[in-house]
Amino acid sequence: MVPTLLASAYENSERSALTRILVEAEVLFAERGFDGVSINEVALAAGVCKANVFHHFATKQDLYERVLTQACDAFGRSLDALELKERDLAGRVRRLVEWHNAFLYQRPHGTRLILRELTGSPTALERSPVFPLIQRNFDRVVGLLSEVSDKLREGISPALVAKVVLSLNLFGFQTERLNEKLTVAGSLATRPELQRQWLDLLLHGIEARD
Amino acid sequence: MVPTLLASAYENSERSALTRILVEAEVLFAERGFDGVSINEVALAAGVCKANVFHHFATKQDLYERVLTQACDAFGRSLDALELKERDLAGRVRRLVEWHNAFLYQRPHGTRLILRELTGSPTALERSPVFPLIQRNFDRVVGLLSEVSDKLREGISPALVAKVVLSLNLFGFQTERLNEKLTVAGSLATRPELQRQWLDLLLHGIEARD
DNA sequence: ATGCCGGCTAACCGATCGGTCAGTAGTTAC
DNA sequence: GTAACTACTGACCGATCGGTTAGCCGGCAT
Repeated sequence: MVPTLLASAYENSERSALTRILVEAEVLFAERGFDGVSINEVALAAGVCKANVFHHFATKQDLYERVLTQACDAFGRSLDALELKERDLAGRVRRLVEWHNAFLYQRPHGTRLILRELTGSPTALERSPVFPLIQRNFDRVVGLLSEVSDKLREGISPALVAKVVLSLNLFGFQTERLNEKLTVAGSLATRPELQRQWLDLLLHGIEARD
Repeated sequence: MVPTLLASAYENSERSALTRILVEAEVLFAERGFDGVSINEVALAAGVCKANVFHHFATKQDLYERVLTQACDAFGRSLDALELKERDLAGRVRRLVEWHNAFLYQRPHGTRLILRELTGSPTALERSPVFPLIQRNFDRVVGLLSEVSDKLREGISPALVAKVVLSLNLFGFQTERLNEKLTVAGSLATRPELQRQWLDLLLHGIEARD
């Protein structure tokens, strides 16, 4: 059995230096952003020297973009693996919400990385190399909802539903710690309970009246 | 008439150095984050020398926290000025959404600054000096909705409604540029139209059936 | 055995970082 | 007049930044 405190170091030694650099860079960039992390820190965390990082990546920007692209690709691959057999609106939306939520918490660093990219100035986002990747991923989610768009209430578009689903999940993820401390009239419950509530709200809001 | 290109410099010369530093620091920190901005840049933008910034603020962190606190206070003051006379649920929610949305676009830099603070690691957020301020502001919004909570559908709490309203507005603000380029089936319309759609969705979702 | 090539490192580079300090100009108080 | 104080600046500090360079080492083809 590997001691807990050394688990990360142990895992690191089992991977190639390149992989270790990418993994540690993702964690660090996610926590402190591009400018908040030095190449030296990444190298130290990955157990290599600084020059080795520059052996694998031309510049710091290069490393950053690789990590960023990886995170977007992971979203796409997870979306590939998602099979939406449900043909009814409620079931499909529920599955989508659960899948997305699970994905966020399975890859918290990649998620935060992309959230960071969204948070800069609008022009900075447009210059970002992952701008088209993010758009494409969003388009794919919209596509999944378009297949059942005939079940939607009039005036509610699939793109709107996709946006609301992704927004609420992402914002919930982003403000996780904020929720835990809220005390207003004992109103905000645990995370699953909160999610159940807004999913209920959403379904009531989008389904055509019966 | 002041030439457009010099307007900012002109306005700057009309204010005290301290004010100019705070204003320019907010813009720069919002665009590039704490680590992405040097004190020298702030000083240059404010038209003073670097040492002068340190004359008014003990450290860079000090300046950053002042700017951050200012942004939170602005939210609180704007909330003070908001009079919610509406006693019906729909009208009140609509007013709240419109107020919040207007506030975000009136103070884009302060908004992005706080979004940045939310985007770091959860533990970083908890250590942030504005953590309690953000919570307090959220609590106040919840309070505004609690007054009409008897009109809510069962299982829907005022805190949930507050969270959905703030989430969708903030996320809409955050991904503004993303929307403009979306082309899926001509689905995502202009920003006001999109907001009308989700407000409609929200009201259908939360109101007790008649 | 030899030459070569990719992974890797220690040492180094100029630039810039946050922050300090000594001193100047202007204003007020006595 | 001068002491005291505030706003402000240019020059400077050690540390760290992103990036480079020369060279070491083990494997592999010839």
